[in-house]
Amino acid sequence: MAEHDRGCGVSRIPGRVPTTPPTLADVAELAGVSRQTVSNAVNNPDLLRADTLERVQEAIDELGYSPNRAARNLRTRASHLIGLRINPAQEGTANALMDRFVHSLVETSREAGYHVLLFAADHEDPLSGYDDLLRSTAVDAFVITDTYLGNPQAAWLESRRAPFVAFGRPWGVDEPRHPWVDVDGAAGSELATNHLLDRGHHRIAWIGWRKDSWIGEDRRAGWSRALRARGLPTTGLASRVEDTVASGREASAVLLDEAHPSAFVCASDTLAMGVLHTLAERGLVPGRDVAVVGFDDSQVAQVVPPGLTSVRQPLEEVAVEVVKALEGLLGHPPYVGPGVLLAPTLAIRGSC
Amino acid sequence: MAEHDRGCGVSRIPGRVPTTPPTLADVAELAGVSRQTVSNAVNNPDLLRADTLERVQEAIDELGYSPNRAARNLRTRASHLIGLRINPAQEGTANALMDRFVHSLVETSREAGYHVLLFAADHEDPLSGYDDLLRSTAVDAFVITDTYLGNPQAAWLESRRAPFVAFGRPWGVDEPRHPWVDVDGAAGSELATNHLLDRGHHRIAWIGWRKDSWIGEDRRAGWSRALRARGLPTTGLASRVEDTVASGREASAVLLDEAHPSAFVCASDTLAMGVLHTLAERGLVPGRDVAVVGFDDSQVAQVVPPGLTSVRQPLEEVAVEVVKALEGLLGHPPYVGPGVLLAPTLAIRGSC
DNA sequence: TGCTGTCCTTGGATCGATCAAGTCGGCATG
DNA sequence: CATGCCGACTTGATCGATCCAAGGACAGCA
Repeated sequence: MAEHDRGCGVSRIPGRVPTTPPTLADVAELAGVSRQTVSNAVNNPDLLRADTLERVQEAIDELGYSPNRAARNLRTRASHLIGLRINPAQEGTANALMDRFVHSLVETSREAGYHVLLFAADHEDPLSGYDDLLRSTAVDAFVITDTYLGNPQAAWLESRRAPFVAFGRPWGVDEPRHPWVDVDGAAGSELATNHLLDRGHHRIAWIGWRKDSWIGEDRRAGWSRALRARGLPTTGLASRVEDTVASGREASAVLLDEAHPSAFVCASDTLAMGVLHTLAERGLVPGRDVAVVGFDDSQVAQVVPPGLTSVRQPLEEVAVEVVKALEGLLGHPPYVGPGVLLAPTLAIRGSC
Repeated sequence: MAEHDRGCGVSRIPGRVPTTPPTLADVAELAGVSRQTVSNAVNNPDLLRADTLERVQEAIDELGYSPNRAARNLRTRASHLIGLRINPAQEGTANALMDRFVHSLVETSREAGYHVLLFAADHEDPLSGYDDLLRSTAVDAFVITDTYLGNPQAAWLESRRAPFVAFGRPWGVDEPRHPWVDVDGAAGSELATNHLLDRGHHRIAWIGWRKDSWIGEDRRAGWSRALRARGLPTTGLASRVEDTVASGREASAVLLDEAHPSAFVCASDTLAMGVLHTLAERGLVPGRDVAVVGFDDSQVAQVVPPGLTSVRQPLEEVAVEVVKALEGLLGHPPYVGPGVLLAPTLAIRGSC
């Protein structure tokens, strides 16, 4: 015999540092069963008789056994890792969306037995990171988060038949073959606009993103829909700019001078902060003199005085749906469900 | 022969979906060399003659070969993954420190050939996540980030002889046996206080954390050191509270009434935002009537009107040092260097 | 001719788990 | 009584890269 004479085991010799973690074979020997039976005890407990299962379980506990991931991955051709690319940090914006989403995703995927692997975007070739991880079978699937402007990753991953789920609709694509989860941006700004209308505002301005941004146009549609539903005009009340504080500041200054709105709805908290800058410069008090609503419910919105009302994306739900879609995608047989569109809520604070 | 008749290769049959990724043996066959030589080409290129290396490289490129991670991990007993636990998101604070750090860490560790694996803290047992990953040999090392209040993870990981690097000093420990990287908090608030002193302020208040926070006391020491260096008193000018916006608001209100400071230095941006709340309520303008300095240079500090001056931690450098320490730790033989203390800078904005 | 060293090949064994096929006793069925 | 089937478990092969030991081919040098 003497298959293993290397003194394995964590708790065999108390006080001594383990040389090697215990293996399945060690557990099998201790429990007096075969390796396969231990494997089944871990992965298909219902195949064992109750008393055998208990005996194996005791051996597992005694040795502190935990299956070696590399070995399992090699055999099953799966890593139980999900790749998530994080984009270069954008300083000077209120964009903390990812942070909350990453948290939710990590926690949700843990419950499904997955871990999240982060990787950075290569500056020259945005696809190299994906390619690398895919070919070396380091991850089972990807979650992609930036689907604005007809994201190249999605098309590329599709052509490679790489499993992935998108947080964000495949804008401009007729028949997406991949699962996606998104939040209804139009519903969000409609919610915000209606809230302002209910509080008596009539002239509500919009500050959004450039016209080539699908997301921006979607959010804008909610604003105009709400106004038109009450027979109110929208002309002259909208501005489309870059997503920076400075742009929001300038746009709001111009709108205040030319269109005299009593409230602003913005496509992002970053733009809304720009509005707050203009108000501060003019000695106007947000919420009293002019109402402001942002989008994304960032930390900034939560802590800035007097509190910025903001459309909140249900990122916890998004994560749940993303993981569900991943499980479908990686199941046998793979299942691709329809896209999921979730409704945002409104976090109401002092700015309106 | 017919060792492999499964039709491997990505680009062998253009247009067809690859069944299995190419293996080392496939590359060897195509290049007309042995497996060992291909392995050497990948891992020890200097062992090969230049022309052979080139031939192998061509074969690798043609097949799109990338070593199977699981197989490599199994054999070498290393995963090239670094575990990073992310803490539950704190809403309502300006705490975006982690976000920036994670970015830096991911990018830096990629250059060193590592990826970052995220995992969540179990709510009941904060150590279970570590234990799990460690025993299943899923990660090579950990980076731990919260060393306040004599962190239990550090002691636990040390006792398990698990390799890890701490972002944060091992407060209250005489001889740490693990590498650490930290930012000099006292130097940060001293920098902030001196900046205010140079601008003519004499009565500078401090709002910090509870006394049992090592980090809080460290940062506070910089403030008192700066004042004492100019012979100015500190009594009655300091307040120690929880790290919330509400606490900062209350503390600043009390201090304004009782001690009449012309400036505030805070242990965090969250507390500084509390001060801004108080100022807004009283119609005071930050930067003109009262100066405020925060700590961490969060997104909030960057976008709030009129801009919050804040102590900025050099997180990019921290990440570089952390990865350096990791490489030492995982090298042969392992090398544990001394702790690294980095100096923060001051991001000056409109609030002072 | 013999010796040394470089560069590469050969044929294994190995890491630790899982898969596919097979063994064995017991029970039911025709 | 032979046959088939089922549950519970065992056995040998396998995933793909790396490590190891031994050895062959060839060039340069003495």
